[in-house]
Amino acid sequence: MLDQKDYATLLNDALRRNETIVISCNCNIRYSGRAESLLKDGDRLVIIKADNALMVHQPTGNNPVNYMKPNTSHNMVIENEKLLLKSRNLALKENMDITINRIHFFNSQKLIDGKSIVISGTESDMANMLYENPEMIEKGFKPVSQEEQTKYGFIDVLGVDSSGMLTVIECKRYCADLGAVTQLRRYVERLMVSKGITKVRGIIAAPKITPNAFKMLSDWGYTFVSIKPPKYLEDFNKKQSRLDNF
Amino acid sequence: MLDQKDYATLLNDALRRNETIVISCNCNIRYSGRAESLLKDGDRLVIIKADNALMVHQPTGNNPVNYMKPNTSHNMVIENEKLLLKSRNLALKENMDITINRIHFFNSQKLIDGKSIVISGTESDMANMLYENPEMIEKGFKPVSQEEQTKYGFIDVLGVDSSGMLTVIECKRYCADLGAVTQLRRYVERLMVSKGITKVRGIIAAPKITPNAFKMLSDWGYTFVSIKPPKYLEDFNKKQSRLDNF
DNA sequence: ACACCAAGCAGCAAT
DNA sequence: ATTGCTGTTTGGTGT
Repeated sequence: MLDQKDYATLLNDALRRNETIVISCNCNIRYSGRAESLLKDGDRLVIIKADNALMVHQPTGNNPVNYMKPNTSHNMVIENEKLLLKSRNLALKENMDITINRIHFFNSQKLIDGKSIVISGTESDMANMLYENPEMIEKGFKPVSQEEQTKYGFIDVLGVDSSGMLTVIECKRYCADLGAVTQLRRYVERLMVSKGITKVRGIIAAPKITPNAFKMLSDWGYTFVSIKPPKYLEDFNKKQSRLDNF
Repeated sequence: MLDQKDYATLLNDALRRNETIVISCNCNIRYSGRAESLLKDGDRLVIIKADNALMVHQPTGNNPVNYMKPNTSHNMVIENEKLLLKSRNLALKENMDITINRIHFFNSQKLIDGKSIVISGTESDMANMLYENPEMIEKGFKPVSQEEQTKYGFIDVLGVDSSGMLTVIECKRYCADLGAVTQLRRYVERLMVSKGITKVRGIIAAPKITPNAFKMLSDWGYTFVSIKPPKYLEDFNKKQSRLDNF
């Protein structure tokens, strides 16, 4: 059975070696920085990674209840006969104190992982699809640029319609909301000013749009085109149909 | 030394008991759902919580590289002589397969935590502060409602200035950006329509504002007031001064 | 470094 | 369930 001093030594050594540390414990937590927070006694998982990022997880929920960003310094001390993990990030002016009542288990070890995740089906993939297949927007639409992130905002697809009118397309992977419409409006207005023209078309390309957003869109003379993002659920549906056959 | 079948049994039993499970392993991951993702072999921490949420953490970074939401079903099987954790969420049409090459360590146990975190220093706290101390906006400003979430959008603070003009205040905890200005503009326009009046003032209350956002704000005749969110860094500064004294 | 924006955003409240 | 919006948002890209 390890005592408090053993745990303090274990943890501080593991930190020095940049190991990945997992502590299951009963603790309370105080955070101060961009906001202030307090969390009373309970069982949690405390994880410290090789880059000195720290996360505290309660037994339910996807997100950490408390965390510190990478490059935080951590130090385990004994204070008032309890283990106290002091985490300090001077650069971000954040600090956290975890007072540990009891350790359920402790593990630390070097993890090696050089791989990066590859994701597809993002909004950018959707813009690519429309650029490659402009007829999905409407007949005669010709894209002139894609992911124009510099001059007039971050326009997903910019093009010219069959009548030669400049057209801005804003893509959304999901249901377009009010924010999407105001975003589109901003791009259209900027383009009108910078090009010195009085009419620019605006199109929202998304699988669907909320009623309020559609009303605002129509009020401003913009249009909506229903487009599904590429690869969306494709793999799942393939798998499902295979399961169904079985 | 446990073999694959032992681990499969261990995990499936732990899942049945709704324990919190931590697996350190070398694995690769395939996800399909709202997007598609692929992550090749590497060392990671896999966590499954009592509510059947799952997270996969690489050895660096705050965020999980892959995850499944609560209420996902998990099942460990042996396939092609390897451990395979199949996670399925039929309701969300998401699935994940984690192929495990080697388990470094495994732990599971019941965690008990009934406490909720208490946070202060949020945007809502900022709105409260302005409601209680309207002179922080300007002399003669009188708030009439706070967090008006129903009638005209989600206005942080609504009030009347010294000349009796209706005024919308949009709070931001940090630097206000273009999105904050378009948000404010939406509220002002909605109010003008719904109240049938031609002039409504708009104010952004934030510690600072980006140049572009300030230009757009001015162009639209709105104003900026520099306000810091309450309690921001207060506790840290207190601590720091104590440390400095020491 | 700052500005701007997407995210498998998440989580929350109100409709 | 959908809509709208905050977040200790995070993370990426371009200027």
